[in-house]
Amino acid sequence: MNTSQSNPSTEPVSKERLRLWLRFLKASRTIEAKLRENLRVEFASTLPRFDVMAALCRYEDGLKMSQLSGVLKVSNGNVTGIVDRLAEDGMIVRVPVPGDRRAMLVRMTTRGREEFATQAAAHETWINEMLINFTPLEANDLASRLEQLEDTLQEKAQ
Amino acid sequence: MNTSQSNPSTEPVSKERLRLWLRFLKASRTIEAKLRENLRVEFASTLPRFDVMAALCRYEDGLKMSQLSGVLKVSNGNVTGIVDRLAEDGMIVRVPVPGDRRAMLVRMTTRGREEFATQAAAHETWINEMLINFTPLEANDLASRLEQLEDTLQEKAQ
DNA sequence: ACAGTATACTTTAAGTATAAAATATTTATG
DNA sequence: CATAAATATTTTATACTTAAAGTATACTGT
Repeated sequence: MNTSQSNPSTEPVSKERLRLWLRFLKASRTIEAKLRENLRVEFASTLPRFDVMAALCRYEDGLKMSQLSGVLKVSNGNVTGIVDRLAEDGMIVRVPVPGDRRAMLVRMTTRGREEFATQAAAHETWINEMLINFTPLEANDLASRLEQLEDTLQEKAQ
Repeated sequence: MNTSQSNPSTEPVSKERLRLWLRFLKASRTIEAKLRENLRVEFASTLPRFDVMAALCRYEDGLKMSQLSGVLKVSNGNVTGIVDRLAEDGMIVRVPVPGDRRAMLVRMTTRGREEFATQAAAHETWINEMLINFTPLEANDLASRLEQLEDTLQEKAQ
């Protein structure tokens, strides 16, 4: 029974968590759609490409393909095509790993780094505008709460 | 300058909103990935199929293709394939609209309704387990905050 | 040394996503 | 009434996504 003060309805508590998830998903999709649109229009690029460049910029020495898919938490085969196209565009390079002919190291080019710096600045501006109604304090609180959620989700996973 | 009490750092406020977005996105993707996995394993289905069935169950009289893509906020052409496959599986039917030979009404079948009821119950359970650390009160508060965010995002888009 | 296994990556098949073009039909306008 | 414009949907091209299969290379125990 739901007789607690915070939930005086006869509805099961799961309904309120479901409502939270539906709002969460909707907000997430709205923001993501806007980011995709902006990347497409402003930079003729995509969110997956942006994510790959962001990851490679964090690891100056480059990442192996399997490390890259691990960092991005996407499937192995998926990364191949995205890296192919980024390499075609001169944003990144594939470098053979000395001593292991199976592996390839993927690294940003100078041109790729410059391009990503531009896109990342624009990206931050877009986010700032979309989340302008969150005060810095509120943003920090919610970010911490979500980090905590992420931790409990990861616990359950393994 | 950032001299306010809630943001004593020298970082621009946009960095805190960016951090919020990154946490938000990560949590959203983690939950979505788990839902997709569960739908795949338990029901040999997918999130887009689930979304279409959920929308059609809310509109008992059915929806036209363009209304369906409007409700789901996905592109027009996208819905065609998903509806094709759901129709093949006997979950939904396409019914011609009398008086407009361009349009088709898409409706759940009885079998589809039964199947969706099963899946929706499981879906609610999965969400409840993943968000178990949110009290009903906290869930409601956050859901309302996200609804407000959604409103401001829609305003800007108009 | 070599058979078996593990690792790194790519390819493939099926589904999902968008934008844009194509098709069919209806409505509006001169 | 004829034609233009609007509407409803599908088709096409391109990209992303996963799981699973395939290929090449490296490692391990005997």
